[in-house]
Amino acid sequence: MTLRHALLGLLAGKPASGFELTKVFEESLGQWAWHTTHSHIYPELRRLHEAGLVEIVERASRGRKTYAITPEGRQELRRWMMEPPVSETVRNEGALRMFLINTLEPAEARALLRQYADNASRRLEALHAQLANADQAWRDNPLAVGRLAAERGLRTLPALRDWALWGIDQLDRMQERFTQSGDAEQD
Amino acid sequence: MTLRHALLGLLAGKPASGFELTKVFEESLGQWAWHTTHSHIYPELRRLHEAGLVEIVERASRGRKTYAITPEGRQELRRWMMEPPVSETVRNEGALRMFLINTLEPAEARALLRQYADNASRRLEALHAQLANADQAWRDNPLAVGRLAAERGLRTLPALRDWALWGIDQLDRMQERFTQSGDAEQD
DNA sequence: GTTGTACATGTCAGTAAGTACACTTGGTTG
DNA sequence: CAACCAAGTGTACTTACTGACATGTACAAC
Repeated sequence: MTLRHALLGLLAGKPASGFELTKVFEESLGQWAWHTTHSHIYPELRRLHEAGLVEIVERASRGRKTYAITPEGRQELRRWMMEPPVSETVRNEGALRMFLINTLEPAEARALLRQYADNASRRLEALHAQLANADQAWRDNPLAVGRLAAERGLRTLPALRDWALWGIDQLDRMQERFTQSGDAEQD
Repeated sequence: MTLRHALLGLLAGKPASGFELTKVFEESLGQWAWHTTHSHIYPELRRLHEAGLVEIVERASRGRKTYAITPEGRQELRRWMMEPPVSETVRNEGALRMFLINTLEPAEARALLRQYADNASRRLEALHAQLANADQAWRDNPLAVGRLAAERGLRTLPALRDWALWGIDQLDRMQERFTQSGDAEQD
């Protein structure tokens, strides 16, 4: 049910074809918020059309269909957006691995954390680059498409990176203590 | 394939029954990392058993079976933990709504952000309480079960909360500018 | 004129997940 | 000793998602 609202949300911005929507998912939405592929998008658009939440406003060459949101669709989107209980079903593979990190040797755990830190850094850099390329008007409008989502990344990615670095540091300290006590015992 | 590794990871800590594993998911893992229910856990345990990744070490009353991880299971868990590409399929309903917040009126957007801020605050408080109840040894051991995951929450939740508050502030500023320019035009 | 490439839309089979239903057993309380 | 509840394990049905397969079109280059 979420994908259908993602599509409604994008179409609420402006009409688009399945192909264009696929691009949006590949280039921005899918990386930060909701991953999907064209093989979901097309059937879902058909269902949305059958349900009267979107309409076909243009048929172009190569079978291209441009969809637009209908008033009913807009209403349904708004209902979903304001729905109080933000789904609580977490499903975060990274967090899961962190939960289970005690099953690894310290050296392996360290390598894994290193991966996370690097990953967060890379994503943060990419986001900075994206922001640098965007124009001023977009940056200054908190309601612009994706602006708040971008800010979310700007704030959570450093936290994630620092957390991974903290973990590495903790492991190093443990290692040091272990080594020192080992030396002491040999004295 | 992730649930099965979550189960292996928990069993790597110590043997447990399906019922006990269900409790762990309900009380900690499911809230922070991977949500699931008993109706997935039992069939998956059976499959893990068939695959030789876990074994039944005790059969008690009420049909209770205690499972333990086998060496093959441990190997498979380790392989998965170190697997380089941390799944990139994001699926975050909250982030999605933020992406689509431009489809709402400013007042509605503000209410939604308020929800997010409150939610993050509540989760952060719960986490602090949990940490306060935990013993010193656990807090000081970065490799303890769930310790790194807890730290992750301690660091990302404030970022999320502050981000939502930032959004609210931005909306308020926009509102102010709008009101002022409205007044000016009436002069 | 054919060859390659980006555009554009779809289906299908298999697996994972969500939700509801269903059953037995052990211990406690009245 | 009956009634009830929590413990404990499971099935069944439906929807969502993944990845591979399939098909055709416009356009440009050679």
